Amino acid sequence: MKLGSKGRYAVMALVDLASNGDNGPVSLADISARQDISLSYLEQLFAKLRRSGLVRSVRGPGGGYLLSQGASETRVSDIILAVDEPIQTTRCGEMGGKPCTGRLERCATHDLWRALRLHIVDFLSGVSIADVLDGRMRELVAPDSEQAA
Amino acid sequence: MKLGSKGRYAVMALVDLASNGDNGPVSLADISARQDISLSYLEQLFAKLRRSGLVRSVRGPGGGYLLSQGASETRVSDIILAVDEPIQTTRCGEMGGKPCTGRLERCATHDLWRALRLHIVDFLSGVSIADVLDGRMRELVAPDSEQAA
DNA sequence: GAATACTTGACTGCTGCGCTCGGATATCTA
DNA sequence: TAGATATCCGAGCGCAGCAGTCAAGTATTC
Repeated sequence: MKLGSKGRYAVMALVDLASNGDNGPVSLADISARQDISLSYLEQLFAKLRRSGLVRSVRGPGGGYLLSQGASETRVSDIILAVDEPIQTTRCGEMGGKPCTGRLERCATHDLWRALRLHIVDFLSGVSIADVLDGRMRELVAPDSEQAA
Repeated sequence: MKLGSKGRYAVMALVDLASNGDNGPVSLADISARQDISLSYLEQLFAKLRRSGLVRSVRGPGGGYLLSQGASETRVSDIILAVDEPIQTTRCGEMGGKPCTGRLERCATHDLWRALRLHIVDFLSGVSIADVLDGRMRELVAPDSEQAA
């Protein structure tokens, strides 16, 4: 998990794609103009999204991208996992060799991060592009809740 | 929210502090040795933790740091918010001037991130240093769940 | 007054992010 | 067949933050 703005852009782009792709493919140039994201940057993102099977591409004039599945079947978690590369946050157990440096407490905190990551992925798995598009997230957010953080 | 390794180190350090601070202050040198974290780096982290009121300091020989409150009252969310500076993830509404660039969908995704952040903070608010120390996170994690992500 | 340990500030190498540029390939239209 | 449109692909750049270091300073205890 990374939760950088890379994932945010990708979600914005796919929401745009879902809302404008009813008849035929949508070009990245259109998305770039509407969402104010650099075209070249979008190309990078969609390359990853395509390799992950989230979108299909149509080349040539009148071409562009299409959602592989419906907006209701496209989960936000898949988008973020496709774009923001994993980057193992714990380096516990495998990787690096030393299996958690002896200290028990250390592994205890690792469980915390594992639990947190599960929690986040679980939440994002329950949200589809359609949910975002139809404004169904608004309900989950209190009228004018916290500013910072 | 940032969820970088800075916050992980801070939590590890405070868990160490809680488990070794029953009688008197704990020096950063001790924590550094036990947790294998650079002393100078710990100094930076504890400066922030102290300013946030999470720990108290005792100077001079035999000095060190103490938890301001009990291990059960010290929440993980407070630690992370103290160490990983906010960095507004949406830049919607305030900040930057333009109040969300017109597009409705854009604000719709902002609601998503707001909801996610609330979700994360809510989860971390429910976890105390004592919970981590007593291994209560283990229960929340499936035996051998996901690897990547 | 010496040792201990917190306190502060500046500095460094590195990595990833956001973004650009240049070009190659496929496809549709005239 | 030519050219326009669009996806593809790889290299590269400036910047900011992270992880960590170094070098001082100050307070406190013995």
